[in-house]
Amino acid sequence: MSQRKITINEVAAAAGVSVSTVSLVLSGKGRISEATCVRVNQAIESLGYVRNRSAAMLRGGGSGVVGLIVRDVCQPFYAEMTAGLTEELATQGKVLFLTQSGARGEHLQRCFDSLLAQGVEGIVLGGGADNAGDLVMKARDAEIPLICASRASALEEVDAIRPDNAAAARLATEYLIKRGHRRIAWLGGSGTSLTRAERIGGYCTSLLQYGLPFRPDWIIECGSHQRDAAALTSELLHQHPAISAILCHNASVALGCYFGVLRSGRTVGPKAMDSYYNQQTALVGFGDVPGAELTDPPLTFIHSAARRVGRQAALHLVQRLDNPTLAPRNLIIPPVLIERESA
Amino acid sequence: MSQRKITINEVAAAAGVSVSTVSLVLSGKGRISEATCVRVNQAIESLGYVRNRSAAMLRGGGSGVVGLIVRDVCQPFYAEMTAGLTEELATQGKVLFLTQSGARGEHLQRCFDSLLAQGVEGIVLGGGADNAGDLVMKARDAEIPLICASRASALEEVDAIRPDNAAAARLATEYLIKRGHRRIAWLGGSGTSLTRAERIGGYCTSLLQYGLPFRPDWIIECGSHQRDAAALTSELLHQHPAISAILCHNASVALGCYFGVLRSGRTVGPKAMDSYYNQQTALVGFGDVPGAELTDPPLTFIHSAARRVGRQAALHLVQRLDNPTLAPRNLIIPPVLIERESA
DNA sequence: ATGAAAGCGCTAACAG
DNA sequence: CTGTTAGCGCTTTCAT
Repeated sequence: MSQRKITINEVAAAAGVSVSTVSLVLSGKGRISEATCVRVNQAIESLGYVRNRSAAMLRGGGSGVVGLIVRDVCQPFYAEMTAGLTEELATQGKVLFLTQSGARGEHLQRCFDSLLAQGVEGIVLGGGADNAGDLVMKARDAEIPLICASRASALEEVDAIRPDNAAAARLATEYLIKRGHRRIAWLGGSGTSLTRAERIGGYCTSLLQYGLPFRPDWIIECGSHQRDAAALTSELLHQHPAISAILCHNASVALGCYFGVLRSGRTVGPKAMDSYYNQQTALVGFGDVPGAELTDPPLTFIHSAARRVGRQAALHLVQRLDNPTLAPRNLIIPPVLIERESA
Repeated sequence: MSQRKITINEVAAAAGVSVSTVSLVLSGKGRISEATCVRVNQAIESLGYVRNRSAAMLRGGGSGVVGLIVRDVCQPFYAEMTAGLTEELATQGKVLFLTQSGARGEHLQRCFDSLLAQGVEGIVLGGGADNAGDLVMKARDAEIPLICASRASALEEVDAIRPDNAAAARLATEYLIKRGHRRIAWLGGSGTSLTRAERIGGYCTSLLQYGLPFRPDWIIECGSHQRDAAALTSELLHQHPAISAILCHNASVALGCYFGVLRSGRTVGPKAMDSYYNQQTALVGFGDVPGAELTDPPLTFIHSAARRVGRQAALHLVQRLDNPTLAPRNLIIPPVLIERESA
């Protein structure tokens, strides 16, 4: 059916113009007359020509390609972020290289180098940016923008887009306080998690702001195992029966916590203002994917807007591409409260 | 620090050889003497040279790039599949373009074309392959392999890797039958889902194979809303109290079902052989992500090995690249039973 | 407003 | 075993 490979030359011939004219039409740069423009486009259409980006970029045009490095696309936050990035990039006429640096970021350098070799116009670093200082230099050398789009703060002197973890926790905490809670505990996350640290900072801020005491023993470290979360919840409620609300660091913890509450002979839900003895325990969780509706009653939770982080990263990168001399900026994406029935 | 852009020429000069020698060393093709090889590599190292794939592919070398089209990377199966694909591709020295065709596959053509323009060596189609017949032709024209890696059967005459949905359902059903269940219901999925159809086929097969009746009214359609799943479960158990086990089409349904069982005054767990009256209801779910441990007791479930699907797709594609004339093959990835405590 | 021509960095013959 | 050379398809001055 179609020829082996249609080149710009054949298009030019078919349209009765020269290659440069076709090129100009393609990139919309030169001032080409309406008529020629139409003729060329017709030729392109009828021949089924597809422009060879490699050749284009070799000669100097942009490659239209952006690289992404994440540890593993399956991590909910990064999956969501990747989706947003890909979507937005597509509307900008660009495509995305996906690379995975591995669970502990062990392939970070390899990923970076292969992206460089592919001639990407820019690189988005999603998480695993710990020992990535040299990437910043490499990127500068290669003169391509590097931007971070991760869950928590990262590199210095680099554009960064990330969710506002502190604000997320403040949002959750204030929400609870305003609904009458004065004893709010924190469950979940590991002590080494930066995201968690930022969130707990926000939680602490709101507590103090409203004159509530900050009780370190109400902050429970816990892996993402339902069983553990449930057990720790029971224990917590047993030791501190006055606790009326719990913030849960992620969805699985929230679920475990939910069971822990039930197992303690309480129910999950908003504070019952009239009851003297507090049977009802409120739960608010943090989450990366929208629409998770894990329990019954469904959980009120704070959504980190990961997809928006991705979108913004794309937008930001495009800006950077246009104007490489801009000062590094930090863009913080506000959290979204999904109000349901658990608090 | 480093030069603007190191080319093969500079490497050649530094190593005191010609460009072609360098090129040969790079691709490991020609028979270059050990000594020169080392010299060249040293030069590459010290100059920080990175090979320009665009130029390479323009001239004829492979681009080392593979394209992927999924509807949305966030769908658990496809996220997992993408991760596997990316991993395996990386070990093969290739990289991946990620494109999203949108919730209803509306950008399918656009994705395909942009991948083509980027000069990919092959394309993996993950889901949304419904009205994709013309892609097969386009791919043939462009002489690049197209392979499907999706949740259920898809295109004809195309290499395909997918999970064995029927086997998954048989595995689950037999597992239950062997543990004494004779009345097994099915909950979840939409009537238009091919994956579901394949699974229900397997469920049916096992039922008949063991001489158990196939009861259409024990097969309940249900969206992925916990609430609905819970309500439908209660109703089902109310109308057919003899049902002792339920297969759940996905994780959210399983969770809803779990609550439905509890709400019906039963508990979740394996069949209690000695009790006359069947209080305990067994649950087995189907899932794409490993390690989901949603309830307490944790759910026994059938894992679709999505990551393996991705890995195999990569391997398969590489094979295809080496030998384009192979007959189309269907590769079916067996499910994995994750035994926990709900059945 | 359009065309001619000079490469971008690399690979693949073909010579030596 | 290694060097020379001719492009791959495209963009981009510089003329016209």
